[in-house]
Amino acid sequence: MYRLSTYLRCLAPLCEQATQTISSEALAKAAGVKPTQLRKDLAYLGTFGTRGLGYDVKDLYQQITNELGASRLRPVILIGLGNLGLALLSYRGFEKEGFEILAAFDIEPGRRRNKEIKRPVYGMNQLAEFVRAHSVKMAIVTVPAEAAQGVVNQLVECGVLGILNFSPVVLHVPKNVMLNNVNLAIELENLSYFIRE
Amino acid sequence: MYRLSTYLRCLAPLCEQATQTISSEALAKAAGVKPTQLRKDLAYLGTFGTRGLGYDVKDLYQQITNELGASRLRPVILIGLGNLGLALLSYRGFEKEGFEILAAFDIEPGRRRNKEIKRPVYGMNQLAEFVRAHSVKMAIVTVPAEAAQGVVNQLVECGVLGILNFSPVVLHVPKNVMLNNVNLAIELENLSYFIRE
DNA sequence: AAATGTGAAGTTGTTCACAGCT
DNA sequence: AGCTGTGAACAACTTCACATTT
Repeated sequence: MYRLSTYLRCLAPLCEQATQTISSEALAKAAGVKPTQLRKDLAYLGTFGTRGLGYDVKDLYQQITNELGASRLRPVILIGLGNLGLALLSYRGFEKEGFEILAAFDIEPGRRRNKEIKRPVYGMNQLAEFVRAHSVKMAIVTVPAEAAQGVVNQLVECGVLGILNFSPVVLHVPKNVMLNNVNLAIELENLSYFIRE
Repeated sequence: MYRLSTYLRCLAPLCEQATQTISSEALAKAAGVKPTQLRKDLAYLGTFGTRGLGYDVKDLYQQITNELGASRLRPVILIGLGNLGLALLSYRGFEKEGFEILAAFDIEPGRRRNKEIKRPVYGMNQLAEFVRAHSVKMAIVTVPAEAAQGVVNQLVECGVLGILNFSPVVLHVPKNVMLNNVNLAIELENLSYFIRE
C-alpha cells in the first residue's frame, strides 16, 4: 500500500540512530497521518508492536521492507529519452528505494543528448530481446503522447507487468498488467482547482 | 476533481472534428472510466446532456474548462533547477493545460546547465519580491529533500497557496495551503507491490 | 429506442472508542 | 499508566437499477 514507503522513509533515520522503539503517535506525526491509521496499516501486515511501549524500530523497518519486496534490487527499464526521461535516468530516488534502471530505449538511440548518460541506450528493436533476457517486469514510459499506446502494447507483448506512464493519454492494458499514471499537468490542475480565491 | 482534465483531453480532438454530440458511454470508454461514473461527475457540475442523445461536445468542453478555471492562464513558479526541474521547465504539457511557468529559482541561479533555458532564473533571495509582484499562487518544488521544508516555509510565507512537491519527504504546511506530493519512487513501489509473481 | 439523471445499494477507506496487553 | 489492536461507526466514493426525458 502506498503509505508504506513513507513509513519506511521516516523510519530510516531512526534506524541509524540508536532509537530502539517508536510509538504509533510519533511515527504517524512524522509521516503525516493519524495514529489510528498507522496502526491499522501495520496491523494489516500482521506486524506486532508492544502495548504500552510501541514498535521496535529495526524490526518494523525490516517487516515493511519485506512487505514491499524491497529487499532485492528490482530491475526497471525506461522508454523514451526526452527531457523527462533523461531526468528520471539520473534521479537518485529510485535506487534509494531499491530500483535499478537497467537500460533506456528510444527510437533514436544515437541522438545527441547534451548530458552524459550512465546507462546503455538501445533502439526499440532491441526491446523484446532485452526484456526477455533480463526478465524485466517493470517499465517507465516517457514517450510523446502519440507514441505511448504503441510502446505500451510492445511492452505488454514482451511480458512487462507493470508500467509507470508519464504520457498524458489514457492508455489501455490487459487486466493482468498494472498501469500507473503520473500526469504532471493534472497534479497542477488539482492544486489550481482548490486554491481559487 | 481529478478526472475532469482527463475528460477535457478526450474531448479536445472531438471538438476540432465536427462531432456535435457524444454519449456518456463513448466518452467514458475514451477516458477509461465507467459510464455511470462519468454521468455522476458531470451531473455534479450541473451539466446537462440531452436524454436519448448525449452531451453537446462544444458545450461540455466549455463547461469543464470553466469549472477547472482553465480559461485564464495560471502563473506558476518552479523552485530547484536540478535535472528534474530542468525537465519540467521544458515540459510542454503544462502550457497545454493552461499553466505558465513564469520563472525558476535556485540557490545557484548562475550555475552552468548544459541546456538553453527559456525562462528567467533567479536566486532565492528574489523569491519573495517576485511572488508578491506577480501574485503567484502556485509553485513546483524540485529541490533536494533536505532543502524542501525550508523552501516550502518560504513559499508559504510569501503567500503561495498551492505547492506541487517532488521531494521525497513529508512536508508540513498550514491548513489553508494545499500540498500535492508526487513521489516517483512511491509510484514505482506501487507497481512493484502488485506484480510480484 | 436511446441515453441521461439519480436514489439506493454496495464498496472501500478512515476515524472513533475502548478493551486488553505489558 | 501507556500504548497497541480492533470492532463498530462513519465518510467518501463507486456502481447498480430504473424512472424519465427527448
